Amino acid sequence: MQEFSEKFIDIFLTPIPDVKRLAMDIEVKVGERDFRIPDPRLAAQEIISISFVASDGLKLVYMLEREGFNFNKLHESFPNDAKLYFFKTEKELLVESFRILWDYPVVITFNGDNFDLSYMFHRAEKLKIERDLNPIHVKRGFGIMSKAECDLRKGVHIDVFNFFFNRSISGYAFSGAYQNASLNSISAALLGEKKYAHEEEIHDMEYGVLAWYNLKDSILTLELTRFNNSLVWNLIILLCRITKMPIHDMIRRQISTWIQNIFYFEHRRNNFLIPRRSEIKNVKKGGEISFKSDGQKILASNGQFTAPGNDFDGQKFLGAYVVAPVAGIHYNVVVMDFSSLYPSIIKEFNLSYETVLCPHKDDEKHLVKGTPYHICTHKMGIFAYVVGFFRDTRVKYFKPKSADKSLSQKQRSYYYTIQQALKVFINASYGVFGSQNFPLFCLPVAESTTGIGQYSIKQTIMKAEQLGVEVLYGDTDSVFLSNPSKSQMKEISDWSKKELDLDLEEEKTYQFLALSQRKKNYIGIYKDTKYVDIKGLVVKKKNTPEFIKKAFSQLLEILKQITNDDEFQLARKEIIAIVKDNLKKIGSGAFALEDYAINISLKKHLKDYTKSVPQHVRAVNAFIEREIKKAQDNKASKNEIIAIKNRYQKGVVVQFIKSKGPIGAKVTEHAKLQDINSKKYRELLKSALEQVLDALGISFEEIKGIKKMDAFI
DNA sequence: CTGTTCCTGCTTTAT
DNA sequence: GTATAAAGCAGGAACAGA
Repeated sequence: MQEFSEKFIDIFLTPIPDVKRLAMDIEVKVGERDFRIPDPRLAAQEIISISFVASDGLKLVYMLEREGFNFNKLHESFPNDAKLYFFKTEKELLVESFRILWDYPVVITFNGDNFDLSYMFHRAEKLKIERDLNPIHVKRGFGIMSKAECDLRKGVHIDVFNFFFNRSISGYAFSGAYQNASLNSISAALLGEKKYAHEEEIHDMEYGVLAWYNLKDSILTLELTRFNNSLVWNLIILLCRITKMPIHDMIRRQISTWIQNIFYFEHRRNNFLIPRRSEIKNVKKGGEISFKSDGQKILASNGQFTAPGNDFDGQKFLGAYVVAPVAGIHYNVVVMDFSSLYPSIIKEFNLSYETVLCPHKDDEKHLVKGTPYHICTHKMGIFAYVVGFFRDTRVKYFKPKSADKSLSQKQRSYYYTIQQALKVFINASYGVFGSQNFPLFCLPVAESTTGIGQYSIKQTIMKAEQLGVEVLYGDTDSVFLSNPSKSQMKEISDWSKKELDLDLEEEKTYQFLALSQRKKNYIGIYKDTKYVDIKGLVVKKKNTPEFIKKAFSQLLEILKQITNDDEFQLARKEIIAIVKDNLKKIGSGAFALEDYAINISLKKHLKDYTKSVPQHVRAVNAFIEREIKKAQDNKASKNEIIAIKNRYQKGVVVQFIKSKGPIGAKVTEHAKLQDINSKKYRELLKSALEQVLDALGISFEEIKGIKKMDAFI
């Protein structure tokens, strides 16, 4: 590990050059009544405007002169230092744009792979612009739906959409700050700025308005690589150095490829042979934790069968342990957790494909706690020291540096970037090691990671109970302790370090915690800030109708006031009144249609719903049928019909309401308030609120006025 | 034939 | 194309009872 650290540390400490770069964006004329994104391979319509913004100060819009438009004035927001040029022909506009692209070493776009650069390339072909003048090279993968990648013949093309869309980047580096990877929502979240909000259609815009709209997109795109002392640019360069990949590839590949590359490089650096997937599989069978000896049924180490629906076909393995919650309301609950549990286990227990079930005879008799496997004591494993190095340098060096007040703001933010880059790898490592598709996948490694995790949390629960502390709940790496004293917490923490080799620390304290008997479901209210943690409840899911969320937030306001049982008894009546009131409101006109809307995304292509057709898919099918009929009656073109059919692709969110009638669902766009199925919605509200009322010990019968059972006796 | 229970598919969240 | 655990709704098969 020492040797590796010395070799590796330079990539963090070598300053990152701030390279000159150009952002660009194009606008295309789209036909009347046609709101589809133009197909870049056909490049059928004119490019009417192209904007450029560069780190050297360039701000430029190239605009095509069109019939019926006259230049009046610039938009009031159009910057003083920006220039606007007009071109008589589209060909000239493109050739001059290409001249700029040749000039910059790095070109930034937002979605340039799938649109801007691809469109420009094909449009240039169509206009018979000489290939030698065209700086763009379009690489296309195989298959119809495969994504294009656009290269520059001289220079590097960074399509930042690809970067921000990457789940590891959005999740770990930006902690889910933006909801969807559109230029507008990313800019809003990271820059606090939005795109120019236009009223008219692009092809109707005055030159001045179009120029500003077009320029603003390039300004935002460049700014995304420059804000916060070039955080994103620095992150890109750091990730390239860590993964040993060129910018073009790193930006466009997923985390699994990055991690694969790190480990392939490390093998080659050491002159190790890289094993085949099958070679690892043959030597390290595994599967002992998740399968009984008869190879049929799945039995967890806690002696219980895993939840139905989780099939163990293929090479799945047993995961984390979740403590059965103590239902009811609790006060002063301290949550302790293991900091980055899985990476710590990988490092501390020396887990790696070559060290788990190693061939040394003397290691065989020492099975590691929580696993049926032995682990090498002679050599450190490659997974263990790489993950260990990332974890240790982040926690012990870069994280403290990023908070060091004696350093300049600029230095601190640089260290912060490094620390975030490391976080990406640390958090993703376990997931990648557990993936069948990872070329160095080794089942016993994945099983050991989670197995040691299960052992650790279970031992911790036992230890707490020995000390007389009640454990109310826990999930994977955390324990919820009922009113522990400082000394009890310290004793548990010290014990963990000594016996488990893992850091167990106090995370947060809830003044109020409501648990139902459901796992992964609770409401906790923080001691001082009164901040509310809501986990897993139906009201939190994005497919829950708004009116239920509204009713729930009313309940929440009352819960925030509760710190002890007396206050709770008083709150009880108010809660019951709120629920009653909301039940009455359904179908009475008190809520708007949008309040009833349910959002569910299509996880597959429409035609792939063969085994069963869920409600939202039926709603979509009915919608498409009705729209096509309407279009045909209006003698619509073939393209318009295709547009209707293409509207609901895989990944699109369907908004619908529960309706009366055989289909039971209607896309909101076609629905009216009378279509609402009130009965279904009352059931929905009931089950959503029951999750909370359960924990509060209030039954739904009580609310409906039917008193408890003993009232009848 | 009718109502209930159980299982599967699907989507979404927790960690 | 980073993992498993778990919740909850909808739909339909299996089952029980008339």
